[in-house]
Amino acid sequence: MCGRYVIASTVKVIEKKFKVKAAPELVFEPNYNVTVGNQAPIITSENPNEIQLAEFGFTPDWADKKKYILNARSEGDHNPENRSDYSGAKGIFLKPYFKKSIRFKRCVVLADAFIEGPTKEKLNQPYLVYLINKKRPFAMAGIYDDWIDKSTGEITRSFAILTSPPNELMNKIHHHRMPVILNDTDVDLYLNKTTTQHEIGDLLCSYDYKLMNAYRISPEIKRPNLNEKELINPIEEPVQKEYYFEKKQTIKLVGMGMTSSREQRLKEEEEG
DNA sequence: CCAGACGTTGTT
DNA sequence: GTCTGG
DNA sequence: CCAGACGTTGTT
DNA sequence: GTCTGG
Repeated sequence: MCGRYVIASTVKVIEKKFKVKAAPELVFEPNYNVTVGNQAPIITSENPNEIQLAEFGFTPDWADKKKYILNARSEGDHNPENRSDYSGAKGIFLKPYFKKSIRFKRCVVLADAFIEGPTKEKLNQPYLVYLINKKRPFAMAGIYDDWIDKSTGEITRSFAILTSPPNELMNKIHHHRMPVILNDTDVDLYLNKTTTQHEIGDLLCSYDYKLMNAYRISPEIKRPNLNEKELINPIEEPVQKEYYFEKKQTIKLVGMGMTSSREQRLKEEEEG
């Protein structure tokens, strides 16, 4: 599951990257350990030009109490084996829990990285998973809804992150789901109310592993009350060789190495 | 009909 | 709110 | 968030 | 009382 992630980019950086404006009086601190119940920035299909805060952990509007659902399978009940080559219909449109939101209340969840552990060890052996070439923040496909607490009248806007089958990188860290990551043009399509169900379905697939990498971090991340920068310091080398994409789409293989030296090497590549 | 479930990841 | 199972 | 577990030795 | 999982 994708129940932890990082969003530490400033409001300014998000505004520039996604060509949006923060909602009035929006304030949030860098969070290197976003967990269920936290407020985090999203952009909604209702208001695709605005950064808003919402609570991580989805509750549909009809629920009698909060549900805190973190993820929604894009294939729904299809592909129960989590096969990476699944290419059929996206069953999320059929699920009572999600059908209204996937049609009318889509959002993108802004992240700099996400955190995932092996199926067995889970967060006892966590990895930070990120996009290479400093591509951050990026957008994860999500759904949201507004839930009213009948006893207090309080309204909570909450969201869940859509998941897809694993790519080669996820297999390497022994996890069999991953969040749906959208590139910039797909974000616009995903948040556009006029995009058809079929077109939305086509966007919900696993991101190219060659554009990603991951490294081990400390299991300190398990503590939901900690969220400082040091939590995502690498404790091992990245798990795969990096394919560094230049602007002209030529691929260069960049060798393994600890983060500092790897970034140094990337810098050298960029400089010629 | 109508009470009860509706979800995830990973299995009790 | 909408679907399922008994 | 909040319900449920929180342990051992020895394994299903 | 505190941690974990969903």
